[in-house]
Amino acid sequence: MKQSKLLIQTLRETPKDADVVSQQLMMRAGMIMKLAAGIYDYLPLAFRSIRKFEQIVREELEKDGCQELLMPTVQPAELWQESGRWSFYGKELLRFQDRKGGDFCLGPTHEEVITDIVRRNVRSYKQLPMNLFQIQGKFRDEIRPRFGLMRGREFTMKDGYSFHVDDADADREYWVMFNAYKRIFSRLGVKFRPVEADSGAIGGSFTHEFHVLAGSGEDAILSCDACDYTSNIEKTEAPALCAAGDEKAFELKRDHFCTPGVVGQVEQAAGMKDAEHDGMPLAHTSKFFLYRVTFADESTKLIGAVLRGDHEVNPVKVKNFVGAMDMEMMPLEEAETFTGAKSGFMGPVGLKNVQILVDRSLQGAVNLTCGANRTDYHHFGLDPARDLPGCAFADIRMAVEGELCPRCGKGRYQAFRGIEVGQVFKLGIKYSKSMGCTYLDAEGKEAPMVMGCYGIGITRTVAAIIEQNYDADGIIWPWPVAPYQVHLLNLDPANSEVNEVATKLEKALEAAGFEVLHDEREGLSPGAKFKDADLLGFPLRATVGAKGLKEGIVELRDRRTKEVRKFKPEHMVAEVITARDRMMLELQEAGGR
RNA sequence: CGGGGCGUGGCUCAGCCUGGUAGAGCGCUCGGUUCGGGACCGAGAGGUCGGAGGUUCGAAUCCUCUCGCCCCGACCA
Repeated sequence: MKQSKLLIQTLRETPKDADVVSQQLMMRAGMIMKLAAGIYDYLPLAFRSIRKFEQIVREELEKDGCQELLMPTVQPAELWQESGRWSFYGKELLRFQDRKGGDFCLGPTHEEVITDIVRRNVRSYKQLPMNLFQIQGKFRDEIRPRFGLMRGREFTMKDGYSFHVDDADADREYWVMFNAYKRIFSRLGVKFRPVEADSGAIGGSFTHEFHVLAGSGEDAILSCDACDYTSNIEKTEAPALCAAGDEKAFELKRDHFCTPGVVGQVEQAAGMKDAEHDGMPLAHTSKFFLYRVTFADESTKLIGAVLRGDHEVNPVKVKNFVGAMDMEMMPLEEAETFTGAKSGFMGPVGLKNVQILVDRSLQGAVNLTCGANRTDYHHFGLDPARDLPGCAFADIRMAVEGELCPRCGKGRYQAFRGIEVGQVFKLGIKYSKSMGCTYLDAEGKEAPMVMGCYGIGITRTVAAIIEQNYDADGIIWPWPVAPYQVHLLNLDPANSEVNEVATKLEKALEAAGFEVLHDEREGLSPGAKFKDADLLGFPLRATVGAKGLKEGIVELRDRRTKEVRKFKPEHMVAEVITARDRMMLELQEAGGR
């Protein structure tokens, strides 16, 4: 491909509204352009990488018998009403009407459509299991799109759905997909981790997310340094700690401490003074949060969460513990009216119609402080088991880096940041039951199919690859997804000898099966071409110039190591093959870790 | 949704406070000189100053409304 004909405009300066590396580099390299908030044009270079990644996904899924199909982007409301998600799904679902007034939406995911397809086409257990996938544009009207392709509103996703006769078979397929995903991300040459994650409100199911590790990742991950336990911090088990040692419990002293006008847990603790105390240690204080949860049957309930003063609440754990579908903090004004105290002085003692959850690190703790539900005052001497009748103890706090892993009891948690690029999820019969997707078993009995679903963010993964592979000069593409593999720089296109050698090399490399971008643009200084080549970041740069040819040599440079080899033009193909083989070997050895 | 910021040529920005013929650099076109890490000279093309309304003899500039984009927040109960 001749670069003079390629649709590309590289930018020397970083566009103003690009705030992460992948977005900055992709915009500067002329790969993407923003069309609207969270909506991008994919120009030829970006599209080549996207297609290469899609192809890797296809190949690995087809090895496991998955079938590719394509579903519509526009979906009728009827299907979503059947599954119950038309009313449940929030504003992320972009809804609109056609000219006849019929309700439609842009698909953010395709459980409803695939379930409809299968229920209309599959009747017998003999046709199961079946695993179907598509690679397609999705639309989610995100509250706040940001980070370029990493959190766009429109994006390309591989979404797969499997259908089974029973739980055991769905579980089997779950691990088949788990391993397929490991193969897929390994082939990219990126560092990634499968991570245990929160499965949301669909009880009893389990799920793994696949994260590409990168400092700019939106998700926090904790990984044990001794065992395999790796999880999203939303879900990471926190070790149970004893708060207060074995001191003797005294009675609850109401309104004992007075800290008028002081807000903030740390400041309040420091201000708790009496004859024996000049400030309380944080671990002897407690904090309190009020939530309103909503259950599947739309009933609601108030939850009060009690934690040690130096711990953070994990709302996902609270929500899951009570089995709620949805949860929100009680608005401040409402909470102040409800407890009768200003923010900072609310507490669990004496509240009616609230289910109290106490973090298990406070199990056995005594003599704590807590908000008195009277502005400016705190009780002293709280013993949760004694003073909060009917309370439940549970793990509802955030685990922290450096804590002992409760799974193996040996290792400590290490923190990573990750970009979620894939998820495998066991759905169960949520959709098949509500939408009547059933089969007849060997006895002629009808039963709902058990489903799994499996997603990979295609465009997000391409961005994540860049987040992990760049330097001060530009992108460093791993071989398997590079838009082109060799950037052939013709430094003197006006010189007929140079031009002849360069054109010959382009043809020879292409004949050997390589993808070559030939920079034969006239009137550009060599420096400008080198800068562009570094920015675009193809794995190999071949250079042909008058200066080199005088000595009978051309050059090949490794983008990542910057190592340069010089040799006669006729050796170019062999050198590229050698370099390619070396890179692919290194990639395999990296093994994805 | 709340708070803050920004909309001026393809990109980065100046001009606005204090109203008076719309600017710079990069990029683009043409000519010439250069030619191994973003060269130089000369000549050009390209802008409803986000949009609407208002104030004024006169608005990129002041006022009102509106649209778009970006950032922070929506965990110390």
